[in-house]
Amino acid sequence: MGRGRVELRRIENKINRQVTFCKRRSGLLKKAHEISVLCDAEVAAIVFSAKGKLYQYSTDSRMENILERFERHYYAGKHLPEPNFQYSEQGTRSLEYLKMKSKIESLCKNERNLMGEDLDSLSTKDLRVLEQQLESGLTKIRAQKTNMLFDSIADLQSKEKMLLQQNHSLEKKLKNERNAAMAKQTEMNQRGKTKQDIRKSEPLPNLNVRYMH
Amino acid sequence: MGRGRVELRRIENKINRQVTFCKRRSGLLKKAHEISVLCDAEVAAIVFSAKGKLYQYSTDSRMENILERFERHYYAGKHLPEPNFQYSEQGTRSLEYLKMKSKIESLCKNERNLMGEDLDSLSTKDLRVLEQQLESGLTKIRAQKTNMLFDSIADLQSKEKMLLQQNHSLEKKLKNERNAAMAKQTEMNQRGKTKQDIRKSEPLPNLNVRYMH
DNA sequence: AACTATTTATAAGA
DNA sequence: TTCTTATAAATAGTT
Repeated sequence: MGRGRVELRRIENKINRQVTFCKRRSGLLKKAHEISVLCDAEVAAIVFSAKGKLYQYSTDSRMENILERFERHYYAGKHLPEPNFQYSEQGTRSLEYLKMKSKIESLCKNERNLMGEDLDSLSTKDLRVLEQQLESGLTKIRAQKTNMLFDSIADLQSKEKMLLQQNHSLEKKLKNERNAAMAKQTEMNQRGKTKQDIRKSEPLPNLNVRYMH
Repeated sequence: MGRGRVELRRIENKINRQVTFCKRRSGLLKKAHEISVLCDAEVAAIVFSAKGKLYQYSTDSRMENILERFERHYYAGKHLPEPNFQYSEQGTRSLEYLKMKSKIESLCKNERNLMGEDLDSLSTKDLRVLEQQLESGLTKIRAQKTNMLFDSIADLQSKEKMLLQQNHSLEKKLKNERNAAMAKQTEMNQRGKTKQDIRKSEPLPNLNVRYMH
């Protein structure tokens, strides 16, 4: 749909791929919505970009319900239950559940603490430890940020270099062609034509190069 | 797309609705496949017809993986699953399980990130956010530490004051008793006893207060 | 992000 | 459902 056929294979050009992804993603989610409304269907669409970003559509924004309904159909009779839930015993399962729940709780508490919330339950020693963790984390994160910035600078510099080289070679070509033209003109003059035929050569165009943003 | 505009509302004619559903469903799944291949994306599409029939597409037919990945993103930081294990239904239970598992995973990842680990998957924007979180956490934690130190200082100071008062009153009592004893001695001396019975009083104990560590 | 030439999707009809 | 066809939509390449 557009200027030229598109083969059904990965788009190699990164920029094109990104742009096409953006367009088609919105198209897909739109169509999902349309069939949902027009045909009274329940639809869920989930898209992860190559970079891992999540986009989704779900009828009436009830993604959870739809996925649950899906699981009901999908797992109906066929697949093994989740490997960790193969215990037939109810008690084991609820133990498993309790473990996970407490793990989640402790992780949440730790996360809150790292964000500086919920600190009243902590001793000064806990606080010292927390402070050190945060400081070291901050250091590492800043280092990573700096690295990434340096990388992109190096990237831009190499691009700059490449473009400059290109410009030089283009300038050279241009010069050569002008010289050739000039020589021809001179030759014609020497063959005895009047001087009226000699036209002034156009001024050189401006060759300044601007970097792309 | 076709002969005449289509309003985005339920198609009332049952036959038309059914036909349109069939066509658009295949169109939707086709597009899902296309974006998946062209743009290197991971896609899942789930469609329930009005009658409850299930149709689906998923990149590389790995629906379970995609849903799991989705849950990781979707429940990250948001809803804790309700402790609902009373459903006898398999799909529901495994969904609960997936929810908890993905929640744990996302919490762990976040924790690692906050500690400055596992940063390669993050964009510069993510890093900025993380840095700000850490800075604000650090600020709060330091404030809390300072508060606690001030509190314990105030505590110790009030203890010091109390002890000093106690000491004063004890000194006073001691003085009084000595005076009383002295008076008695004097009286006894006056009644003709020897001076040998008067003993030297012990020196006062050191009343300096040291802070606790 | 906006434009537009084309390709696709699809509504209606058979 | 399936085929055909006229037409609306989507979108690839470009600016």
